[in-house]
Amino acid sequence: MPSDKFLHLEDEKKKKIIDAAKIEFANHRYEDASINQIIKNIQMPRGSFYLYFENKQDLYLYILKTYIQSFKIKFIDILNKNENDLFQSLISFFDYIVNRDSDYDHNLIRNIFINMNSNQVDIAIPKLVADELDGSIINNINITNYNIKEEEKEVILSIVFPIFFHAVATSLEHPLKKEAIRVHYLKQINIIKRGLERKEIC
Amino acid sequence: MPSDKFLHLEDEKKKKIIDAAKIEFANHRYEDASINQIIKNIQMPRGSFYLYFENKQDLYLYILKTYIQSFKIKFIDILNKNENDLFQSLISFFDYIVNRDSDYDHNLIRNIFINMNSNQVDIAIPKLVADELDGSIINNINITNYNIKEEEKEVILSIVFPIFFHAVATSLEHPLKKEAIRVHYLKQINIIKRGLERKEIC
DNA sequence: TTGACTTATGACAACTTGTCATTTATAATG
DNA sequence: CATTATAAATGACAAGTTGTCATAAGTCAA
Repeated sequence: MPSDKFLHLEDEKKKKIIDAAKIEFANHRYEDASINQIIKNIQMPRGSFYLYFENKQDLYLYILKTYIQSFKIKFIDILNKNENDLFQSLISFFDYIVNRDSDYDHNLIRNIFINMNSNQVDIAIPKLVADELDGSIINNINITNYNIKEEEKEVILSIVFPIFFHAVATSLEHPLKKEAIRVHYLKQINIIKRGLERKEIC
Repeated sequence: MPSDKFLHLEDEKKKKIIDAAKIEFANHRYEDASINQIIKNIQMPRGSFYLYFENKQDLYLYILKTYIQSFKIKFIDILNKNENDLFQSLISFFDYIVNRDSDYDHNLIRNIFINMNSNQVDIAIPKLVADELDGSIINNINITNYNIKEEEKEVILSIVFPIFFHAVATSLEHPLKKEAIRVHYLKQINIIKRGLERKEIC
């Protein structure tokens, strides 16, 4: 977490720092992003950075948090538009993320997904993602069409979310293979879905 | 790939280099492993290292390759001992890896699994793992008890292997949570298994 | 022995990150 | 207002990192 000194900074100054950081993280994957570069770009003294943040991870997770929150909201929105069906929503969500137009933060979002399975980051991510994602998402999943117990929802999410993240990351990283990746992703989701569908047994 | 200059080195010298590298990779996760440290430990000139290897990844993947190969052999062995049932074998394999006694290369193997989802490495791993693992493993999987088409085997593996790797990595990283991680892993495997089992439908 | 070619070397440039003594600004108090 | 105490800001520094390349040392055939 950023220090209170950072949080109490005037908004303009905070924005300047975060914007510079976003640019760096948009142009470099996590491992290659450089604090040096960020502070150089906005002529911020080295000491000040370490007054506000513990290190690169501290800064990155602070930025990541806001994106995770907005992804969560969007995913719940998609769930609700798809009768709260997890599997259909995972496909819609994939298409939504992968086909976003090149917004100003397109590259940042691409790298956020690519960074998802980075050792440096994933120490802290599970906690962050778990807190931000699962709670309200679990409650928005309708399992009446499936052979799933309520307490198994969490396990299902732990299976499908990594698949989702991986598919999005590779798709954003290799846009030319977009279609093939989507086809494979659909196969993965459908195999899990098919297996869990209620079947009439006599 | 290491250069021919390395491969043509006398065995003793090769071993010295690789042993030093193994020690470094055993004591540090990939990102923190230092070429500097390796060459310092065996008093190898900096220039020589770059004569033999392109960089850290080149060295790491060379070492990784041999371990992947032996894991593959072990897994096929386990498959054969479990009537070629994928799901039962995944559980046995998990237990085998996680409960290995502290061999001389215990720490290296732990880090290999932890490194599995490291961005720096995973660029090259999919190819390596795909080549080394899938081919002969797919042929050793018996799906007659499951509602799975032959061509779906690959998709199933792309679902279960990441789950397996993740479970092993966290288990080796947090031995104290070993039991809880195993329980969760079993739930994941069983949900997928259960979903794919043949059911008599009238 | 000489020249041609290969391999080996380590000093160097160009980067990292995190710290900490010192300076500067702000607030409080007599 | 002047003085003191407290908090924040600064940038030079130490201690690392990686990859290169001019030069040195072998090797081997002519």
